Amino acid sequence: MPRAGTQRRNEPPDSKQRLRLWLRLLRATRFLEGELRERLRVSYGVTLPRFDVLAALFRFEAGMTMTELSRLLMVSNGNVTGIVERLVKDGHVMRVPDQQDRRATFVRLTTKGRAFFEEMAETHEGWVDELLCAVSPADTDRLITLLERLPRKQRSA
Amino acid sequence: MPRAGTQRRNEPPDSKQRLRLWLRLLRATRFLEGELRERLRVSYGVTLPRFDVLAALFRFEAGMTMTELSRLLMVSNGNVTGIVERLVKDGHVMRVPDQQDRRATFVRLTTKGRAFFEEMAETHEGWVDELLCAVSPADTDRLITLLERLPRKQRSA
DNA sequence: AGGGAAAATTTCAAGCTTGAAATTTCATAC
DNA sequence: GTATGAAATTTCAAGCTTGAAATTTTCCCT
Repeated sequence: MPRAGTQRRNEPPDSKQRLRLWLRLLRATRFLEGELRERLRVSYGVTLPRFDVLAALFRFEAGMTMTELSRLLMVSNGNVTGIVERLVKDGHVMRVPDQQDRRATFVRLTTKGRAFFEEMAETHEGWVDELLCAVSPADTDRLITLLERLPRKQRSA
Repeated sequence: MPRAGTQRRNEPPDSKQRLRLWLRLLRATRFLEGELRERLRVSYGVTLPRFDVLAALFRFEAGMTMTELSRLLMVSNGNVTGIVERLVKDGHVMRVPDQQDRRATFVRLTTKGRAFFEEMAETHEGWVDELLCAVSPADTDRLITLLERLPRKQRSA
């Protein structure tokens, strides 16, 4: 990278470039999120937050506590309460009190909820594949590696 | 979850890997968004959506119409109405009717709004720089390039 | 054992977000 | 000119989201 003179000209300071990266990241995520939300709504009448909770519970068959859910999805605890409440009303999930710790509640998929998610899962994966088809498999791996370098949620202060 | 037998094992199909990429993207964005929201709230008492609108208007000095704002920020038109309304009440932006097209309204920063944004801008850039410091300048460029390959919002059907 | 800090959850107000419907204005075809 | 559709905006209900406060239970220190 040749750079003449005493002043930088063509290469913005790192912070400017990182700001650009953040804006790109935000735009890309917003676009994909909007697209997936719309398709889930039209095809299955489900919202994205509910789909996210169903997906998490599908992955953790034994069930998860409210706090685990909220940490995994990176949303507030009060938020999870509301979403789970609606999913319970829909008959897609159920609450199971933790016998060991009476403060905690497990949330699990019902049979109906499991079937519902399975019905959507493959289609959803296809949508993501389609939306990201411009990214080659090699670039996909590269992106994943680079994104893993970003900071994570601190577990505790 | 050991599974032996007739199934592929080491190379996930591309769609599975793209799904992983999407989840990484989502987690990274959620984390950064949450972090920036929190810091903006604590340090300046401003919400992220309002900051985003102020930033957009700072960049487009001549002002933007509601539709342009909503397209740039990738949020619904009704959404922008509410945020701008609150910003007007705060005295940070003003509406200017378009003389050529009486359907449209321009939104512009007020002097107060411009000063307010300028007060935050540098600090905000520093936060992003700090949060993304694990990504080297070279990787930043690579990520930007890769992210540019993702699909964009279609302008019209 | 008793007491205080910490953890899991819910509740709630305020704000954000969407999608759809309604309103006003513009553009264009006839 | 005028009707017809398209575009810019607002309105609104429903749902999402946060942050803070309140509640219940557990953990741990002495």
